[in-house]
Amino acid sequence: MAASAIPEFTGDHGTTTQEYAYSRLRNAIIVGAFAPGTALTIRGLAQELNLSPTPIREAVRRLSSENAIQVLGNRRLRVPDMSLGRFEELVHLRISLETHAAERAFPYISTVIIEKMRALDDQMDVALAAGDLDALTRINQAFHKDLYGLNPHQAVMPMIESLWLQLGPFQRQVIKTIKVSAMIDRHKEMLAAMEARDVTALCSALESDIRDGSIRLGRAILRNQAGETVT
Amino acid sequence: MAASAIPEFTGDHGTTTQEYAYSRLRNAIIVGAFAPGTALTIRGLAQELNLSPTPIREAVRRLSSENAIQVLGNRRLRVPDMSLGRFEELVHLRISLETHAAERAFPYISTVIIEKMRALDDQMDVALAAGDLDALTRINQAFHKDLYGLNPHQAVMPMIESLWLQLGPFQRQVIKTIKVSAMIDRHKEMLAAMEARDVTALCSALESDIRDGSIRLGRAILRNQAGETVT
DNA sequence: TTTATTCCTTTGTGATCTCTTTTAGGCTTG
DNA sequence: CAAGCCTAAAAGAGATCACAAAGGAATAAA
Repeated sequence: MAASAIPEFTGDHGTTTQEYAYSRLRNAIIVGAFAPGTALTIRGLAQELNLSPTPIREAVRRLSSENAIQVLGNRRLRVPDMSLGRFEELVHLRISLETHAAERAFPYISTVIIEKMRALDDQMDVALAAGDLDALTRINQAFHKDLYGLNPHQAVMPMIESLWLQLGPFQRQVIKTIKVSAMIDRHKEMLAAMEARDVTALCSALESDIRDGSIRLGRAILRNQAGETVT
Repeated sequence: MAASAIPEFTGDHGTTTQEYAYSRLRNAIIVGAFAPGTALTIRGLAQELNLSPTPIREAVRRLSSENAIQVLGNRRLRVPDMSLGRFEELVHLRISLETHAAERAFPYISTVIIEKMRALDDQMDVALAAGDLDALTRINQAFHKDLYGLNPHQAVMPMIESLWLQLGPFQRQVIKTIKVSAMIDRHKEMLAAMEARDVTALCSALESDIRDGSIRLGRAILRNQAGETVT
C-alpha cells in the first residue's frame, strides 16, 4: 500500500528534500496514481516517503498553487474532483495554450529537433507495447515539451504543466478504461507538418491530438456518471 | 524600510499565518513593490512581517510555483529580471489567455455584471485622480477578474494571475515612468461591446487594452536598456 | 594595487515539539 | 430510533533548534 501508492521513477529529484518530495508527488499526480477526490494527509505522505512533515507541507503548498492539490477550508487536502464542465474547460485550455506555444515555438523548429521528437515517438510505441502507462504518459509529455520549449523566452510551459497535473488523475481513469489499441495520437501528423514547415497543419494536428486523446473519451465517461462528479 | 517595503492592504488574508504571508507577499509583487531582480531572504521577510520563517518559506514556495519568485540554485531568492523577450512573451500570453477567458465567459454576461464592472471602472477614475497606483492596479485587475470569473467552470484565472504576478514588478516601472494622463484603458469600449453582446468587439477591445497598456511602453523602455536586462 | 585564501556571519533546510483544530465513535437524551 | 453531544485520537500549523552551505570581509601574498 505504502510503496505502491506513490510510484517511484528515475528523474531529476533536485537537491533538497522538499524538491524530492515535490517531484515524487508531482509525478504521482501527473501519471494518475491518485484517483480524483482522494483525501491526502501531510503526515501520511511524510510516512510513505520516510520524511518529516515539513518538506511535505512545502511540496503540497506548491502543488496547491498549481491547482494539482486542493486545500479545503477545514485544512484537509484532496486531489480535486473532476466534473464534465471542468474537464471540458481544461481541454479547451490545453488547446488554447498548447496551440499558442506551438505557434511561438514554430520559428525555432530544426531538423535536429524533429529527429529528437521522432525518437520520442518511437519510444512511445515501445512503452505502449510493454503496457507501461506511466512511461507512456511521461514520454508523450516529453514529446510536447520538447516542441514548446524551443522558444527560448517561453513562459507558457509551467501553465501547460499545471493543466497536465489537473488532468492527470482523471486521465488515468480514461486510459485504463479504453483498449490500448484504441489509443491513437497525431504525432506522425505533427512531425510531417513540422517537416513541411506548415504552422497551420501543425496546430491543427496538435488540436486533434489533444481532442482525440481526451475529450471524446472524457465526455463518454462523465456522461455515464449519475451526477456531475466522478470518483 | 521595513514597513515601507511590503505595503499593507485591506483584503482577505485567509485564516492561517501562511496565507497571510502569501497574500502580503503576493500583493507586494503584483503592485510592483519589489523591483525586478530584487534579492529576498526568508529570514528578512519573516522579520518584516513579524513571523517565524516557516510560514514565509511556505508562502515563498507557492509564489515560486507561480513564477513570481525565482529560487536560484544556490538557495537564494530573487524577483525575476525582465528582458525584452520575456516581456513580449508574457504580453502575448496575456492576450491569448485573457481572450480565451473572455470568450468563454461571454455567454454568462448579464446587465448585473456590466453594472458591476462599470462601477469598478468609475472607481479607477477616482484612484487615478488620487494617484493611488496600488489601488489602480488592484481595481483594474478586479475589473478583468469579474469578467473572466463569470464562467463557473473556468480554470484559467490562476494562470492569468500568474502572468499578472510576473508582470507586476516591471509594470510598476512602466507606470511610474509615463505621465498619468497618458494612461488610457479600453474599459469603456469593452463595456460597450458587452452591452452590444458583441464577442468579437469585446475581444478586440480587450486585446487593445492589454497591448496599449503595456507593450508599447515596455518596448520603449526595454529598448533603451544597454543589454537585454532591466534592473 | 590587485588577487587569492581563510574565517566569521548569515541564511536555508529539515526535524522535532507544542498547541490548536478537526474528526470520528460511542453515548446520552428526547 | 434518531439526533445531538462529548471525548479521545489524529492531524495541521507554526515556532524553535541544530546543522550545513554559501557569502562577504579581512588579511596576506604577489
